[in-house]
Amino acid sequence: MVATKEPVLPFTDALVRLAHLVQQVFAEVSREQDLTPQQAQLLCLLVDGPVGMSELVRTLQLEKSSLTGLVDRAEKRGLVVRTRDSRDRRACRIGLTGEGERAGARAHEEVSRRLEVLAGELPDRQRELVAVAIGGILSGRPARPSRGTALAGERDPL
Amino acid sequence: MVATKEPVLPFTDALVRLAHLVQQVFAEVSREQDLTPQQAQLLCLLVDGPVGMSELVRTLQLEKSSLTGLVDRAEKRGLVVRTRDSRDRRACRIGLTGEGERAGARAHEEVSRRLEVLAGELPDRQRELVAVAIGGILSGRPARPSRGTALAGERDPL
DNA sequence: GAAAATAGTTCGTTTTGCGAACTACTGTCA
DNA sequence: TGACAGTAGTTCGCAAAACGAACTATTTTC
Repeated sequence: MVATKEPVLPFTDALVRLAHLVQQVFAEVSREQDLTPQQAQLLCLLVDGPVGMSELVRTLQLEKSSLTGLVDRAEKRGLVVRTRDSRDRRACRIGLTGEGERAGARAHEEVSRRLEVLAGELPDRQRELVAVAIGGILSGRPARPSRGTALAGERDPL
Repeated sequence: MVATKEPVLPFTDALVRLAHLVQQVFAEVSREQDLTPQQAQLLCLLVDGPVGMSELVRTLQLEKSSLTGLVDRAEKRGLVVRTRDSRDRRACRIGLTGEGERAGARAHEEVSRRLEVLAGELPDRQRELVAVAIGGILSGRPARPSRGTALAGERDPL
């Protein structure tokens, strides 16, 4: 057993590189489907139903003026609709049109497909572990898979 | 929105979300340090010495005209210098100025720091797992973690 | 009911990114 | 050698993206 303390690619650098790669895949797919990456991202965020501008601002981390522009252009292209919120007449909800829905789904699918290809032969077990680890990072708290679930029985694969 | 039983995010979605998160960290840090994310990225790519435009185009996946613009602005800000290549008088190499080097290092450090924080208490073993898996994805070949950090030669030979 | 807060928009600016057309070199082969 | 094809970058015009400050319209709060 060699010491596994091999600093292959530092963890954080790996994350950065991965982000870069994913972004490129996203850009490539969007381009092919005649969407901008930002539009594709927006569409993907709306699949579960209409969302208010403020919430979008939070999840996209954009200035509200930037979002206005993004939504404007998406609306002009018929991908998205603004509906006035009935309870709060200042607010509005952004929802997908039929076309927007299709375009979003298509983009999401293709991105997933390509990432699958890139992940290649990464074994299922490792995929799951990675997904869980990422889940932990995303949720802002440590992944606790060891509390029984997925990671149990993981026999030192490294 | 209680953190109950999280239905593990599909692998590819996890990647996308992670990428998004990293990108936001990158944007945040760049902003604070008075750089654009693209400039920061550029600086980070130059830490190991000057690089030609063509190679940058390849790694950044930008059109050459876009890169020209990016380098122009970075040069105008004194972060970067163009030096004419002596062997090929068409080509030039982009190198960091002192300021560029400092700015790049600072940005890289801070991004890493924050990602570390986000990764929080993710156990070392999982970090390594993620790093190895990512390494595999990046290198376009299957990760062979059982081969013990065979990932060493992940650097693109080109 | 006036003042403060919130939800979005508008406006002007910079940055980013594209593609087509261009300049200037380098390499090829006849 | 010398035409000419290819390569390395730049220029130009354009659209999208992102910002911040100032604005409108509507709650909320006191």
